[in-house]
Amino acid sequence: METARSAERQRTAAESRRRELLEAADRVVLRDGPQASMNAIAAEAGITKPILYRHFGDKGGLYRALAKRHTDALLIALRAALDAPADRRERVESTLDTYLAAIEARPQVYRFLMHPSDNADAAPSPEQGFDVGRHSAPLLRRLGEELGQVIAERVDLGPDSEQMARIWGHGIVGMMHAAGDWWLGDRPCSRERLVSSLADLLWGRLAEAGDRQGGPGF
Amino acid sequence: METARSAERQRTAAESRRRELLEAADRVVLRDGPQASMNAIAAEAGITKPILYRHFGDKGGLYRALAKRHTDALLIALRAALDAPADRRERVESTLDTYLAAIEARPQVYRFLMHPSDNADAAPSPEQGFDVGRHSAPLLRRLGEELGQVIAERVDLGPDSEQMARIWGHGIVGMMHAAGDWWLGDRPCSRERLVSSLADLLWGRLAEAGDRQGGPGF
DNA sequence: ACCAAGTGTTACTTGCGGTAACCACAGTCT
DNA sequence: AGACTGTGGTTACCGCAAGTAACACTTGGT
Repeated sequence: METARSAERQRTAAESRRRELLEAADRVVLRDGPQASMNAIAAEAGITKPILYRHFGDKGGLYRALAKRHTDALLIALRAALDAPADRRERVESTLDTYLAAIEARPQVYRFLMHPSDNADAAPSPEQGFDVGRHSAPLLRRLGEELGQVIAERVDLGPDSEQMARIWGHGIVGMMHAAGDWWLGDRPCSRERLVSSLADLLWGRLAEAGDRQGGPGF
Repeated sequence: METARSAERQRTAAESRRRELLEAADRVVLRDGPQASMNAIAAEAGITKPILYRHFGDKGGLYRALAKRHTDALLIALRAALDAPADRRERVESTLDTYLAAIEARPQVYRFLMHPSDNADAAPSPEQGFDVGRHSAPLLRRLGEELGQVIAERVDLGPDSEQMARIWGHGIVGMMHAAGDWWLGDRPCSRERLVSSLADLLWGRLAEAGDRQGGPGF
């Protein structure tokens, strides 16, 4: 019996099927936003709901798989910017710009990635319901953790360096995200200007700037 | 005829009823999280769904009303920290600490406020579905706008000061939010330490810090 | 006494996540 | 050949939550 070969063949077939489904889901999410229904996704893929559930378990599973694809892609781009041969300021600006360009190019995808929606905690935990934290989108967490690691590796922050680097990683990512989200809505200025303003902020201009006329400044 | 008086009386009665409903909704959201059902909220208030809908239109309306209460409360606390008579660094730290203390004290509320969930856009806009931005929780936007205004009022940033202040406002709020969210989950350090690390970040320590051994640093 | 308006209810519709049961066809074993 | 098994597919259903329609009860003004 050729069970091993045929099993292998079937497995790769299933994987490519999975890719097709993800691409269909991608199209629908891009069109309908993050609240796209499973029915719509199934229809786009030319099949029906139960197949989706066979492949991804539940909606959270599909969304997690989808998010992972995009998050990975974005992370690769960001790492490239972070690793460029240039001085620190230039690299910070280039990283900010890479992120902002990405969300500018595909706002729907970005919007989907940031949507906490169904956190899909496997723990129903009927005790005291207080599961507290874990609200943020996984993308933010991943980016923050990643950046924290990069900072810890490369910047010397004295004692407790590693912890501070993590804090900064999450903080900087949050800054980038919130500013980008706001900018994407109102478009109050060019991308370059936003990038340089944020870099200025990180470069301590808030501390250096003088007070305005009257009263002690912020 | 006493129509004017009675109308007035009824109106205030309706308002106090509304407050009661909001308090009940508050309890339920605190207990069940942001996905609390309208049925549950109605039950907690001792009434049934249609009344809720009469008062708030739809779920988004109720949630918006609820969010406004908490956002206002938090904003008042933050403004107090922002207006304290102290130097800039102290005030920044105190503002960060106020925010973090608030989310630490009532994580469920905080979680609810940050949940975009149903953005409740009144515009179905079937044309080109691309409504783009507007993903973030209203709380973040409001805080960012507010802080930007405060910065613009009090700090002298040279030409284009106002625009940069807005950018910084949203950026700083995002930093605070993301770092706080992460910290709330993992609790890797004390609140004081988080506050001072974030303030250090804003004070330009990233620019000043030296590279680690080998290679150009981040 | 009667009308109007506001407060409340039950019972329904619609739509979505998720699942059970069933169908059809490949290849395999005897 | 013919029964056996597993895999990709479907229809039809359940449960549940948002939102609504239509109907009842009080209450104050005329």
